[in-house]
Amino acid sequence: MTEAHRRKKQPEQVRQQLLEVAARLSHEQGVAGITLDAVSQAAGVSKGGLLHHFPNKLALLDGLFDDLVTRFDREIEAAMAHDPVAKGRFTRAYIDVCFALDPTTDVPGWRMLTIALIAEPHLKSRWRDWVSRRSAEFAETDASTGCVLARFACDGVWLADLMQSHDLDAEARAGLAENLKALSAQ
Amino acid sequence: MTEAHRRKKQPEQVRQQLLEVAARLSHEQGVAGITLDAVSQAAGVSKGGLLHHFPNKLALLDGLFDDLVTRFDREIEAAMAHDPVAKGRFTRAYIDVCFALDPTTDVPGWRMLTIALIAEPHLKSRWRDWVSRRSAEFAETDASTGCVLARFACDGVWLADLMQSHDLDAEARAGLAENLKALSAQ
DNA sequence: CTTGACAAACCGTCCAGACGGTATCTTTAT
DNA sequence: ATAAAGATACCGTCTGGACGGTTTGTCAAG
Repeated sequence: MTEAHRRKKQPEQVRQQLLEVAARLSHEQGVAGITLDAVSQAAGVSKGGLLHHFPNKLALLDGLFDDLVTRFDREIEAAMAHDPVAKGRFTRAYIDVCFALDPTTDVPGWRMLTIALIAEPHLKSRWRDWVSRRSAEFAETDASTGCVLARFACDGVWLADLMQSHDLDAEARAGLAENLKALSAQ
Repeated sequence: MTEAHRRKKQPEQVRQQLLEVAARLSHEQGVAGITLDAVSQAAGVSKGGLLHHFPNKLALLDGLFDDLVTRFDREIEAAMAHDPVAKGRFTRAYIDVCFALDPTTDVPGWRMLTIALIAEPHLKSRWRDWVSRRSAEFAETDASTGCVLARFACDGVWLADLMQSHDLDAEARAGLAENLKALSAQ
């Protein structure tokens, strides 16, 4: 045994570090890069250490999910605070946050999670919960066809970013966002 | 050695069978179900036989991709043939084909491929090619913001189907499709 | 002195691909 | 027409490595 674990104990910090590294790894190495070995090693922790914080891999993904969704929620909240008009407010915030994602830096962090979202029934249902909670919460203001449509289009753009299938320059993106916001008002 | 390989040789048939089985397996067992062992066994072929037709796993995915995209193209072509109006014709066909997918039967076949599309750089670039070829081809008739928007919304709905995140009944889907088609005309 | 926070070695499984073989099909030379 | 000579289409086994998870041990803090 080395002396490595004589270092100061800082569980919360290590936990956070593990999540960050997991996100970064999925960014750099693709989905396959996110293995228990790789994550723990890159985080400067042993595999046992990782498994102490997250009892299995799914728990790690769950943590990642929580992290990103919480951040997403906070950004939406912040965007909504600036919007005086009630009708379509949530949708406009959704648009803003989605389009504010920098395709080269922010999106990769979501890539792995998206795949897990499609593949893992457990995460799938958690996302489903998020969607239904949100759409129930804003049923009064954001249930119009225009709003629903605008949000679907956002998802489409997001998918395009993930797949890098369309190259939209900044102007094109801004134009799209404007049009979507117009849709959210009708 | 058994007598198994004394059967009549029918390379094209076996190849097709392998692709079908691969699609079916990814449907039934999820993404993890699509292993060389599982596919070959379910197709009644040895692993060696599978690897004869597809030298590696990526090649198998490639074949699957070709298959599905070809089918997709054909359906779009067919839908376009019924549409007398040039402006937005491709987009309307795209809408029709996307919304015609039965979420419970057709979509699962795409699930695995979508994941591969996000994860595998090679397939990602192939899809990128498809998109850019198509959008160049129909730049005259389908480059308006409305059309682009409508197609992005289709992608969003498709993603929602994959994740089963929204439950849209038939009417809601039909309504969305109508609205999108209206967008494609402006 | 007990519990939480790690380390390090280890295990069982799964899986992609390699390999060496055999049977059937096709072409070519006679 | 036919037989030799490949070429193609498979079969079945083996292996090396990756990976998720377990176990056992060691400190440090409260």
